[in-house]
Amino acid sequence: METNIGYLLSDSGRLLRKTFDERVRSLGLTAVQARLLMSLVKFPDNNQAFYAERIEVEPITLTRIVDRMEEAGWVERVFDPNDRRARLLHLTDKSREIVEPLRVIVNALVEDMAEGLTAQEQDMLARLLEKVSANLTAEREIRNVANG
Amino acid sequence: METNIGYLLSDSGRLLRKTFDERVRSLGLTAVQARLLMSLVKFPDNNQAFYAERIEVEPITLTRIVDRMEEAGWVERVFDPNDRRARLLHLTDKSREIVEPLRVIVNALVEDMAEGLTAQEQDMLARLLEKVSANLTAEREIRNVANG
DNA sequence: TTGCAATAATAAGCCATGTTATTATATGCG
DNA sequence: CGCATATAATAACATGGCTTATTATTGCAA
Repeated sequence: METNIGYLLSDSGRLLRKTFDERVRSLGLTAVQARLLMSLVKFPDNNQAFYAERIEVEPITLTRIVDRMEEAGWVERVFDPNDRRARLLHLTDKSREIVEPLRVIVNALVEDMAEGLTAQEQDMLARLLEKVSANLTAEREIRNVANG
Repeated sequence: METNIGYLLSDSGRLLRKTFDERVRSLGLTAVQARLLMSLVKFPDNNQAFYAERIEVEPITLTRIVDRMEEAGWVERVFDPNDRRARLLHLTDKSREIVEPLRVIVNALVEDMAEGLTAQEQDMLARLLEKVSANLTAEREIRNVANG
């Protein structure tokens, strides 16, 4: 085993997040904030639990991301008229202005990371990563059932 | 584009770290602590800068990982007789005892994550991840040079 | 040889992430 | 209806990760 495939996956994921972070910083966002913003554009007017699921973080993690974004004026929390427990997230004028530049950055990053890979290789990479994720998710579910 | 390949990579890396973390917790370690310990076994008696490079974190990050591990009795900081700036890291009796169980956990995780993938697919995954990492690293270096 | 740049470690301060626990509200079932 | 369970959000606390800055030491070069 030359390079452990586990370390490779862990490290390349971190490197990607870091690179993304550096690029979106020019807009005043962090990586996960940018991601949440893209999700807000694509699926508007949902509650926090929905977005936590979308960007694959725990609800408490999303709460604190939103805390900072609200403070910086990127999002608004709005009471859900149909569920008094919930808060819906809305874009602001300020954030609507950076949607397009952000899209440009995202597309460029995906292009850069995949440079030199054929379309087939990119599909293959996606397929293999999905398989690995599915394996790990399945394992976690088994363990959760076992432990109650 | 169904699932963005960037998010896929970022998320699967995080999921892997989380799963690893849950498993090594039975030994009293966190994921990155376990990884440092494996590195200590493989390349004994080096200074902190060396291990920071090995596990791909910044020196300050390693400092605090070592702080906690030293406090918990997993490693010792030893003054380097040849360089008064440096501290060498040593295993302890306590940590030597968990090296074997840890190895078992690491091997099992790599096996689980790659379940259902042929040897060729695993090689392919490694190759593609290395390519992506190289692309991102190259981009960062260009940007660093450009910015001074 | 002296003086300056590079290196090793760390501190301060920020953001992200998680587990566990708490509060408020919904919902479903008997 | 009334209660048990589930869900939405968050607080408290811990770890990991980074940037920037500081201190001590080393090593090279004029």
